[in-house]
Amino acid sequence: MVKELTTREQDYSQWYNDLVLKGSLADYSAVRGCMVIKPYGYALWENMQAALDKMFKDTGHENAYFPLFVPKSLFEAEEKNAEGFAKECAIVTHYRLKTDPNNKGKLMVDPEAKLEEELIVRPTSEAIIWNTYKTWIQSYRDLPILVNQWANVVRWEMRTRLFLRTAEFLWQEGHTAHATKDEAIAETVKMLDVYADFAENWMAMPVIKGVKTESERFAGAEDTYCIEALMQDGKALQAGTSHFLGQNFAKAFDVKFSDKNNTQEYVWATSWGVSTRLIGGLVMTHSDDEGLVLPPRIAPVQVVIVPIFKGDEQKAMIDEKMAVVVASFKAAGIRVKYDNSDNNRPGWKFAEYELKGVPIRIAVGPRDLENNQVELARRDTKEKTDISLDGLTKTVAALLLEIQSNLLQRAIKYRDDHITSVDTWDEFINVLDNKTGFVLAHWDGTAATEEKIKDQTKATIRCIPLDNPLEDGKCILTGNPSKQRVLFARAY
RNA sequence: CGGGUGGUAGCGCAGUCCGGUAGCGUACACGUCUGGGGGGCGUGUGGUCGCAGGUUCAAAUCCUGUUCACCCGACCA
Repeated sequence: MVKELTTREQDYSQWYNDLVLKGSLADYSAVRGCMVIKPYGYALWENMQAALDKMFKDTGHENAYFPLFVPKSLFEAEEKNAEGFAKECAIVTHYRLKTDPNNKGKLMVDPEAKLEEELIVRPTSEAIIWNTYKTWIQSYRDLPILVNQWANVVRWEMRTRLFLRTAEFLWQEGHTAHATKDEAIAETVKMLDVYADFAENWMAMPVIKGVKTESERFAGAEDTYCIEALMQDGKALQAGTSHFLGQNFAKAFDVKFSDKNNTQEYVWATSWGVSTRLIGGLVMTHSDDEGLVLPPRIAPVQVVIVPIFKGDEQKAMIDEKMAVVVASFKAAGIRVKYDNSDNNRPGWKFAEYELKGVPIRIAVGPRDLENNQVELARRDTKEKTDISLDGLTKTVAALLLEIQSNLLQRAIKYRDDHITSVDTWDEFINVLDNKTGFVLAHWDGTAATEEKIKDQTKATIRCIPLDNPLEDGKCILTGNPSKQRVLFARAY
């Protein structure tokens, strides 16, 4: 079967949906806004998880798990956080069903099984976690607490998109507690660096680190740091956030500790998270009209070997030769798939593995074996070359590294080519509409102006970049004085 | 959540206006010829038309409700 893909030019968002569905990453489900992550997509997520998890552990964090449900009274304790999420919460009100006397074979909610207190399905876990930390922390000796959890959360989004915005999604959320403000801020920045490191060196997705403006800040945070990536259609994607929560949650949940002088102090907090949304970002950073393009470091299959044979005899001969190659690849830590299935012919397999974004394809037939070589094709550039069987493992290992690096360089170039500094409103509009991408422009620092710009252009301030140079200028909208440019874009 | 469009075989679609009990391509099974970019020929299998109700002698088709998806908008860390 020919799997027709919409091209990016035809309809970028349809192209995205096609890739996710036909690339076997995910499927729709019978539940509004919730998707099924298929084995191939989940394998990708597992590779991402494994890399991140190691990075968290290497920076001193431990994993734990907290409940899915948050009692309403706890949820509302930190006012701003509660208010920020209130409109998108799923709520459990009952704990039992019963057979419907008026509707044979159907069930109904048992009105007698109403909960005393509603349970909120977590949209994020600060509340339940800080209510727990209260009991863990007595002394400065109990600090810091450096905990991460891998979990699902639910946010009742009005409009959902596979991976980018689903009602239920998988993520990790780190929640740390510290004795001092400085230490908490350092933690916030450290984890932002971990995210940026992961995005660039594993996903080959370059990001800009920055701080959110007040109106874009996480509900309940003092400061929200973020990494912002740029997609191929010129729209920005918030790829991860790290929040300095100040003492807001400590005060809301009364979490105090005795310092060295036996004085009671409120604890300082951070939280940080990345989600399966990263997979959406990955798709929209590298993939093309032929399908997914996955970076080798996280690709579920790094190399696929397609034997080309006529009849069982040839197949057996190639199988035997390739068994050695596969073993050698595996010994070198290369994730390899040998596809000698006879259901589909080579051309079909080529197309299929391109759709799935496998970084390297090796084709091998009798002709190649006579010459002691194989045909090697790379997904990122579509180049095909004949390579000697001698030293093939080394060649492939090196090529995987090169593809990883090439994808990053390509994405960096695209991103850098799409950061434009503008000084006037007309230029601003022009770039957003035609060139697209990030726009660096002066802003007077007020939420009102930010809001007006958003209303008129749909562009938001993605962040104030961390390494931003100070520079006097005039706000593109109001002309009021500004001390630095901020990063605007239309965003997902 | 408001407006629009769609849901018929695993996938992509026709049939719906003008009710009469479902068809095409592909996939799948078997056979055969094939095999270096999504194979050819032949023979078959598979659905009761998203779900629930209603009208009718008769419903994929008409009516009501509902659900899932997509698009626009509002909303969204």
